[in-house]
Amino acid sequence: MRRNVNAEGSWASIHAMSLPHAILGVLEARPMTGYELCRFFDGTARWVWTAPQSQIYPLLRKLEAEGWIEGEEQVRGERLKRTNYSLTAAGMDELRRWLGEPHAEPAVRDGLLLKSLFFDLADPDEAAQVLEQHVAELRERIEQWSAHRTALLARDTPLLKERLDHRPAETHERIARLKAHAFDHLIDQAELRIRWCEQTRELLHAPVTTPEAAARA
Amino acid sequence: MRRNVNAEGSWASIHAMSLPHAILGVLEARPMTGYELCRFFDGTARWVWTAPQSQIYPLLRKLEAEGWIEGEEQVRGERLKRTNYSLTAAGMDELRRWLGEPHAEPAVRDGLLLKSLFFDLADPDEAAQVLEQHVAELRERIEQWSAHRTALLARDTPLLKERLDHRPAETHERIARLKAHAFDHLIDQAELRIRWCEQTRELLHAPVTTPEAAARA
DNA sequence: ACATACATGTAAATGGTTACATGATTTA
DNA sequence: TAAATCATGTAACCATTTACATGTATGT
Repeated sequence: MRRNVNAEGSWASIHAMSLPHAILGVLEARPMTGYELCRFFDGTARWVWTAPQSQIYPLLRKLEAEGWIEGEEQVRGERLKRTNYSLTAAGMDELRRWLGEPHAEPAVRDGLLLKSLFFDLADPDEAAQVLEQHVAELRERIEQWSAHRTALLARDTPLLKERLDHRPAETHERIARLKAHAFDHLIDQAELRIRWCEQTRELLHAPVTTPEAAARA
Repeated sequence: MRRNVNAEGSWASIHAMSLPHAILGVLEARPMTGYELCRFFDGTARWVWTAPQSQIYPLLRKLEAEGWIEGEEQVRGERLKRTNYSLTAAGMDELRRWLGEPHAEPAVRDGLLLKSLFFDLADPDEAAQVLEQHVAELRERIEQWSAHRTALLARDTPLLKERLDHRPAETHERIARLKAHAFDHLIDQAELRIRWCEQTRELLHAPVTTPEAAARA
């Protein structure tokens, strides 16, 4: 993640922060207003990266100061200025640089796994309920991811269409497949996790055995 | 995650913060000093939850103020006080309460997946290298998780031994299996991710096809 | 004696969340 | 004309990370 200290002193550190590049990547499809980006990171793409308004608006000004995006000022009503941001050449360079930069996988920090580590102290039925509720949530996510995956493969999402409009036709198949494959992983991960939850439930309700009985079995 | 506002005003919010309960869970095995906990969260258990000293020491004072742990003061050298923290009955109650509380899965925020979403803009060889390096890192983690899993099943980790010392013998098998199963999931997850990386590499280097050729295939 | 491990903290910055605030435009 | 959506921000807080600071006990 090693990003150089820049003149203004922004971004001196080596963090996993990906939102700036997520924004650059989205703007590669087409220019957008802050509001559109807000909806995007709270809606369509919620399941790859999420961000609230309060994070996006200040970031946009930062990215513009960096020269990676450019806002086009428009007069609205009497005095409101509305800015439409587009990716600059420098922004595209930065996006490509980030893509080639090694990925620093953050340390595992999984609240449910942590909980499961101490499930022997809990009421088995309560623990099982925690797992069941989690499985239900995962199934919902899978449904939405699957729908998005299908749409991507059919090149039927608004953003992908706009993106493909300025890319050679012979690359379209590859682009759609690559994007869909990210969602493949989200789906497979969630399905793996559902199986793990079910196995954990079995362990919770397994009959208590003495060490001798376990050795015999 | 809904935690009540307490008299002193600490922890009013609804965050996914699990470190306090991770500490309570570790102290259930036996009393520890802050330093031991630091080593633990930076060493043995690194792959379930991680935390630096600067987070642990202040938290310990907070947890003691809350009444969940109790520090035993000891004179060291001339004036240094060393405190050995143990879980209180109230701490055990809080741990059990947390275990039964529904798990709030955080929004997906996967830097590598995000990157892969834009890999069509990158040099395929550079992108493949990012994936290869990630696979290497995952393989290392798998090795360490596997070793820990095996040790848990053999009831051969220092902490598990101490934990089992104050639990009925007929529960030992279940406890060891439950703990090992958390590491099963970490391993399976990483293996799934390795397969995804390899599939992504294939997609990166797949021959470019025209829509017509793709339709024919 | 010197290095390493033991032991405990503080300070500053970052990324992210929640809540608050405001006004314009469109639609029912 | 009222509600919903468009549009843009600020303030405060929390968890986490990095870096800094200090002193003791132990083993070589």
